[in-house]
Amino acid sequence: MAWSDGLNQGSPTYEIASCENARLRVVAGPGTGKSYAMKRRVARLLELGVEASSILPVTFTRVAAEDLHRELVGMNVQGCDELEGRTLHSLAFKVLMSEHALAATGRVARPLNEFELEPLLADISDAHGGKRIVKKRIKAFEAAWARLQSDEPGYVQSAQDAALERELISWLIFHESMLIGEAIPLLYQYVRNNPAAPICAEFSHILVDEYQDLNKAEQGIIQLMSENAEVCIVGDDDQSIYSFKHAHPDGIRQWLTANAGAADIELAECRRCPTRVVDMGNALISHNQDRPVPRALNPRAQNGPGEIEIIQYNTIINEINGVAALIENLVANGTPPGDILVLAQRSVIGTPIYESLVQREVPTRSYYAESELSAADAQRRFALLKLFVSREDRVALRWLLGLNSNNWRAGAYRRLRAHCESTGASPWIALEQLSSGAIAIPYCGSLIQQFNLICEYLARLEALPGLADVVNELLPDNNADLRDLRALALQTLDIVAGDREEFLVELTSLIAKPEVPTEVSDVRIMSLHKSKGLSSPVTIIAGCVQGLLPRLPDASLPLAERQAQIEEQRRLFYVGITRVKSVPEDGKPGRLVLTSSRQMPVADAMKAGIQPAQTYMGNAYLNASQFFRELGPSAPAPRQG
DNA sequence: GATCACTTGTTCCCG
DNA sequence: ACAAGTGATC
Repeated sequence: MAWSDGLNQGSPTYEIASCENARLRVVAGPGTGKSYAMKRRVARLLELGVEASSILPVTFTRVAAEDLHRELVGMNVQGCDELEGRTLHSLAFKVLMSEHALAATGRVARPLNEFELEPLLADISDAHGGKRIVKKRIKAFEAAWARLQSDEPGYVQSAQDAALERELISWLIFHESMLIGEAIPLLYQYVRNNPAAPICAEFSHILVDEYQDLNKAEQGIIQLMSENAEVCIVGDDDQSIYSFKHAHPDGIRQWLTANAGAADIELAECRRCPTRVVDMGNALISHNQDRPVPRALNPRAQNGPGEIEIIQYNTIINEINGVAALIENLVANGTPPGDILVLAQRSVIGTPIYESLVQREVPTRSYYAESELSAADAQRRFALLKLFVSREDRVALRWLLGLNSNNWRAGAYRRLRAHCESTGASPWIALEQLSSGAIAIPYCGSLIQQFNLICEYLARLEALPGLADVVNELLPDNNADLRDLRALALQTLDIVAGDREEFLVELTSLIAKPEVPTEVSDVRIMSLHKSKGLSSPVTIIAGCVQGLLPRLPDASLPLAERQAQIEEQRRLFYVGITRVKSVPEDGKPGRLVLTSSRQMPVADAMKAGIQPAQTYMGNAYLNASQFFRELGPSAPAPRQG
């Protein structure tokens, strides 16, 4: 199939695919076919004979990368097999390893699992303003300290930033590890300071999807790699929802001024949504003030108006049951479960809906806790496996030493670490000496006790004859929390039978790259952030209450800041409602259901971060989201559920 | 008397 | 889930 098959010359899609300007920006609203246009552009390049290895498609998620690959294979474009879509993270890791950029900094590429961050935070947060502040600061560190679109990446902004960076890196060096998010600042520094590095000339064509979600450091990496490359960026400032990683809608807006002479093409026809949803989306997003070029989506008449409902329940319990019953009913009447998408901004709302659906025997998948490593027990056993493979895995040891303590035994561990740093002994060796009484450090009793437990367990594993027995002991068959991890471990055993280290490497990479199912057959429940890039014939957004969607900014913040936060919440809701897909020829008009409730237990409200307007007898009283009113006249009147 | 583990009040999430 | 407050322990 040729890249231009079925495209009308002069149509925006054709223009995007064929544009020969070395700088091209595509602004594409939700459902306007940007992935389709990108795919055609890549196909054209491959047909022209551009080497697949010199094309870099950057996507926001691994799923999107695999989608692109699959679609190109489906088009049967020559060379598509070698074409690899990449997330910036995976690119960063690959470059840091292959170009020895990491080795030059004396760092070790042992990434920290999410759960392994806990002891790190416990170890450094006391001296740096508490856990919450430190977490925020680490986010800024991962953005190379460029918090604003106007910031230059690579420079700390305050003495506190500098102090945190010193202590963080010192911890990471001592533990011979790195943060996953650290790949971005490290790659930024590398390409910034080594303009002659191979990576800066490796690609002749760079395509970036979801550009509005790149922070300044990520934008900088693209720019530094594209001196001699043709660049095409695609995105939508109205869908910028990642301010918590310091991305800003101004990034994609200013790209045009920073790249003089660039071509600019807009995709405005919403091919996905029912026309009323398009009208509602346009009305909603027009309430945002920070929009230098107000745009609107064009509805596609043949999609039909769609079916839209807004329902308010008395209590959160009724809302959860109401949504579950609605879904059960739809499925009973022939809607495939995979056609239903439930969005809820907090798991306190999403998880009960999930549980209710499971009880009703509707096939459902929750995306709140998707990892094999979400359960505490799975984390413990995985850490033990790491330590079984290497006693010198300092992160795994640190994690296990802190177990069953609410501050991860930070004080005692600090003494141990100080001892290690002054003598050069590794933590494992020092602990062996402490345990045998060869040396003594005050206040380390409970740490040593914990160490002895770890040793006992490892000795038991060592007594087992083979790796398969170790897997059986560590990840027994009868435990639901361990099921997914066990499945991956068994899968790994088939590939690597003997060597421990190879086994762990293989297992770790399987965990990092979960298989993405091509066919969705379950009802999906997730947050609005996760729904980006998805679409579904039935979309339900639950928990549309003031305080949750939008979440209300802290009153102590400056007005401009509060305004910006509300506008991002509005963009989030805009992303949510535009997930609805109309396929009239298949009898799927596209259905959007927005629900809210009047009351929920105060404890749940607090857990979800809602500051209720009023509370009485343990109940929080809630109002429907302000966004309902902003949906304009195309939205139906809310009804009681 | 410094530092520990554990209990008691408040509660900024989202990939 | 976190930060601050409490008797208990080194």
